[in-house]
Amino acid sequence: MTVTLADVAARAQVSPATVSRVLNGNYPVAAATRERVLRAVDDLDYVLNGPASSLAAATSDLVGILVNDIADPFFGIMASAVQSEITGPGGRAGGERMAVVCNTGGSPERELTYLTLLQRQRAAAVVVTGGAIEDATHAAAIGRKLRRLCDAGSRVVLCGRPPTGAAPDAVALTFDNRGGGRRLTDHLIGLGHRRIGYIAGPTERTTTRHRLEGHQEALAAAGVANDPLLTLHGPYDRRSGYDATLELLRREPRLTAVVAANDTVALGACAALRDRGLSIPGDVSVAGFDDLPFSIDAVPALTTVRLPLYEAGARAGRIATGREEEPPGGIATVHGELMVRGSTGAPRRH
Amino acid sequence: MTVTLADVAARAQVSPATVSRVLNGNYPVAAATRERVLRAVDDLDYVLNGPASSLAAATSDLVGILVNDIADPFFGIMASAVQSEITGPGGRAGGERMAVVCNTGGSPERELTYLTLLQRQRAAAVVVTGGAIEDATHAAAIGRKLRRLCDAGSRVVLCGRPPTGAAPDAVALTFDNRGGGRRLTDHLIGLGHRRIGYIAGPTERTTTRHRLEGHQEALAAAGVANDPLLTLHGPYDRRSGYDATLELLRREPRLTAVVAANDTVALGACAALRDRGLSIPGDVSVAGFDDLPFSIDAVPALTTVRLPLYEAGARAGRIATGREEEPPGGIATVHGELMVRGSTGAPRRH
DNA sequence: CTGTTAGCGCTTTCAC
DNA sequence: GTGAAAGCGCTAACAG
Repeated sequence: MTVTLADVAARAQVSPATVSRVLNGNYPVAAATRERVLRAVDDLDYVLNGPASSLAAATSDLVGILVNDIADPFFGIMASAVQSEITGPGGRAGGERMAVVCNTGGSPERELTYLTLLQRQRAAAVVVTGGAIEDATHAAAIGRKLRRLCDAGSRVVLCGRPPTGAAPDAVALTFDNRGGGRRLTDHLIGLGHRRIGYIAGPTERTTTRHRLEGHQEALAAAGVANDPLLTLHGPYDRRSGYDATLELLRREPRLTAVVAANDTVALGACAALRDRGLSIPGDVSVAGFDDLPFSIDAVPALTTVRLPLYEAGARAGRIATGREEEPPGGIATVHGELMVRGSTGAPRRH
Repeated sequence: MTVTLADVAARAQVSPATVSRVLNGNYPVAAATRERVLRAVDDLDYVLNGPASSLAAATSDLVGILVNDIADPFFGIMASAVQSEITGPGGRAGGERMAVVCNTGGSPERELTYLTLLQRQRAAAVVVTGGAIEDATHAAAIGRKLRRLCDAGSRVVLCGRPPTGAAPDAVALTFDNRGGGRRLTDHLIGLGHRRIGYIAGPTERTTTRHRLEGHQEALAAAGVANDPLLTLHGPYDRRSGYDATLELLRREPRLTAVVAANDTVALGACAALRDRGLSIPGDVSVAGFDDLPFSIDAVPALTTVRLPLYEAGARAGRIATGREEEPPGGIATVHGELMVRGSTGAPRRH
C-alpha cells in the first residue's frame, strides 16, 4: 500500500542502506547513485517514515517548546524565535527539525504531562519558556522530569525561567525581572510618585515574585513605605488590570501611579482609568512590563521594560540544537531595558 | 540502559502484550493484572517509546497546526483553541495527543515542507489555518500534498481558508471575509464617507482578495467610484498601516476614512494619523478586521469585524480528532460580526 | 563507496 | 484473560 524505503531501493537498484544514506546525507554516496535514488524517491512520491526512522536511530527531530499561553504574544514571540532557529544543518533527514509547541495554560499538571509526552517522543530538545511555579512539590516534580529528559539525551533549555537545582544539565536563560521591576519603580519615584499601586501577577510564580521584589526594593531604597494594601494579585490579563485598578482607586484615592505586572495588565489599568475619567499620566501614571508590540500603540504610549523576547528565544533555539555554545555555568541572565514613554509623568499636585 | 516495555513485563510477571494492552486501555485486562502492571510502570519510571509505538500501530498522536505567524494573536488564538480540543478520549495511549504548531511565515515552500514533515510523522490530523496563496502552481502543489495526507490516513481541516478542489476529503471552515468587508464599508458609507482609503493585505492571498472584494462590493452598491489610487497593498503588520496611511493622505487630502486589512494594520494607521495631528474619527475614521484582543484598547476603540477565532479553532480541533461531525459537504462558513466602536464616525464637513 | 545483517521497542493477530 | 511470535520501516555496524 504505502511506499517504503525498500520500494525505493528496488526501483533505484540499490540496497535499502544506500537509500537511507542518501536521504540522511550523512555518509558518502557516489553522485550517480544519489541521482538514481533521488529520482526513484521522486517517482514514487516516497516520504520517509518518521517513527520508524526515530526508532532505529533512537532520536527524533522533534523539539518541544512549552509555553503558558500561545495566544499571548509574550510566548508567541519566543516560540516563533525558537522555531526559526531550530531548522538547519545538524539534524537528521536534511536537518528538518519540527517544533512541537505545547500550551500548558500555566498548569503544572499539564506541564508535567507534556514533558512526559515529549520524553515519549524522544524529543531532541525541549525549551521551557516562562516563569516557574513556586510550589515546592510541583517544582520538584518538574525538576525530576527535566532531569530524566536530560538523562534520556534531550537537551533542555529554560528560557525566561530561573535554573532548577534538580536539573543541573539544563541550560537557563533567565530574565532579569527583579532588576527591571526595580528600574521601573525607580523611574516613578524619580518623577516624584509616592503612592504607587502595584498589580502583580498570579501568586506562586517566579516571574510575579521577582518583578514585585524589584518594585519593593525600589521603594525601600527611596525610603517609601510599602503599603501592603497597594499590592494586588491577579492573572496576567487585561481584566485583572481593569479590576485591580478600580480597587486600588477605592483603597487609595491619592494614588498617582500604577505599575502593572505586564503590558496586558497595564492596558486594563489604562481602560479603567479612562472609564473613571482620569487622565494618563495627568492624574495617574501607568507602567507595564515586557514591551509587547501593542504597547507602543497605547494612548499614551506605555512606559515599560523591554525584554528581548525574540533574541532570547532565538538563542534558546540555537543552544537547544547545539548551534551555539552554552553560557558559562549553563546560566545566562537576560536584561530588560526601561522604555520611558508617555504613560508616565510627574504626579499631580494637590 | 533505558527501560522498555519488556522490563515492565518482567517485573509485573506478565507478557509484553499484556503491558501494551494495559497501557493502551483498549482491551479487556483483569483488574489485578492491570494493577500489577501499573505499579511496575511506576516503579520503573517507564515511559512509552512513541516512535516504536507509532511504527507498530502505523499512526501517531501528533496533530499538526500550520500557522503563518505564531507571534500574531490571530494565529495564536486559533492554535490555542485547536490544541485545547485535541486532547481527550479517542487517541491511543490515554488519549494524549500532541499539537505540533508549525510556523510557515506565510511562505508556500515552508508550508509544503511542513506538510511533508507531518506526513513523515504520520500525523493523526493536520489543521491548516489562515488564507491560502493564490498562485496556481503553489496552490496545486499544496492541494496535492493535502490529498496525499488524507490518503495516508491523516484528517485534514482547513480553518479560515477556502476549500481546495485538489483535496476533496479536507474539511473547510471558511471565514466570510467578503461579507465582513462588505458590512464594514457599508457602515462607513452609511455614516456618509465617500473618500475611503483601503489598506489591503499582501497580494496573492485569498484573505486579502476576499476582504477587498467585500469593500469594493459595498462601494459599487452605493454607487461610490472605486478609485484604484485609494487601495494600497502591504504585509499584515503595523508598519504597513503606518506607511500606507501617510501615502493615502498624500494621494487624497480629502480622505475621511481608512479601512485596514486587519487590526494590526489599523493600529499603524491610527499611529500615522496621530503623528500627522489628525483626530480619529473627527478628521479620519479608521476600521480594522478580526477584533483581536488589543483592538478594544485602542484609543478610540477600533471599529472592526469580529471573527470568532477561538470558536473556529476549537471546532477545527474537534473535527480533526473526530469528536465533532463534519459539516455537510465538508464545508462550513464562519461569519464575522461588525463591531462599531469609537474609531468610526461621521466625516468632517469641509 | 555499497550490500548484508541485525535489531530498535512496540502492537497485534492467533492460539490457548 | 493472557502469551507467543511475527513483523512495522528504518538505521547502523560490519564486511567487502
